[in-house]
Amino acid sequence: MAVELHIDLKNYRIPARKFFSRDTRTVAKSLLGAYLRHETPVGVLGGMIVETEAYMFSEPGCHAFNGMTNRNRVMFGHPAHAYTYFTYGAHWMLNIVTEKEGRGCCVLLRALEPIEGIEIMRGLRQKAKKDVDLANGPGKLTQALMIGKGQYGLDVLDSRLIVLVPERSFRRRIVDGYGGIVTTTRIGISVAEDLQYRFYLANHPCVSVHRKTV
DNA sequence: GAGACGATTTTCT
DNA sequence: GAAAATCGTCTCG
Repeated sequence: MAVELHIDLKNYRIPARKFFSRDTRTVAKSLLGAYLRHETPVGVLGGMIVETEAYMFSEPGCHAFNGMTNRNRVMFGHPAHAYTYFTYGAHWMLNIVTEKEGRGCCVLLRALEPIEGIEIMRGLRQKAKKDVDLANGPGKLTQALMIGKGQYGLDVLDSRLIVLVPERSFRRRIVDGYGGIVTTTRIGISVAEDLQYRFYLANHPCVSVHRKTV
């Protein structure tokens, strides 16, 4: 059942950096219902985050597990910075660094409900048959929002790429309206497959894969 | 609607 | 040189 919730930016604000320095799984869950907004030369692109995954430095699914490399170095910096990387020869992924400086944890943003700049997104994602398909996957999300190498290391509290969080009561309406939060194992990895580090809004149409809790 | 598979290039071993 | 935090297309039912 579709839930008609008017997402108004008046209900959102930029959080303190402390929001991102908490436990990565807590941050991943808390980001459901948050708003990702990218000011690009062709217009503002934005939407509500509906699906995330946590990556902890202490488990092999995480790029930081084997220490710092040139690719992942931003993960070891301050929280709330963007970690973008390229994979499968075609796709960019967008993560946000979490926990205390030096730990190497992040949250992968996997899916978004398009809200601002939908016309532009349609041009950027011509393969999408419906608007629901504009950003319902990590690779699609970055393509729809023009996120890639140029956004590596940006501070999502103070840059052209920002994350806003809903007020407490509004967030409750979002989460309840979509039937709560589902926790599952992560998608597309071949290690640490038992960890339930994926979170999404239960009945939201823009979630990439609706998988029952394992 | 679900499962199989190829594309393509960066990164690290 | 292999693997990769994916996507779109194809096939079958």
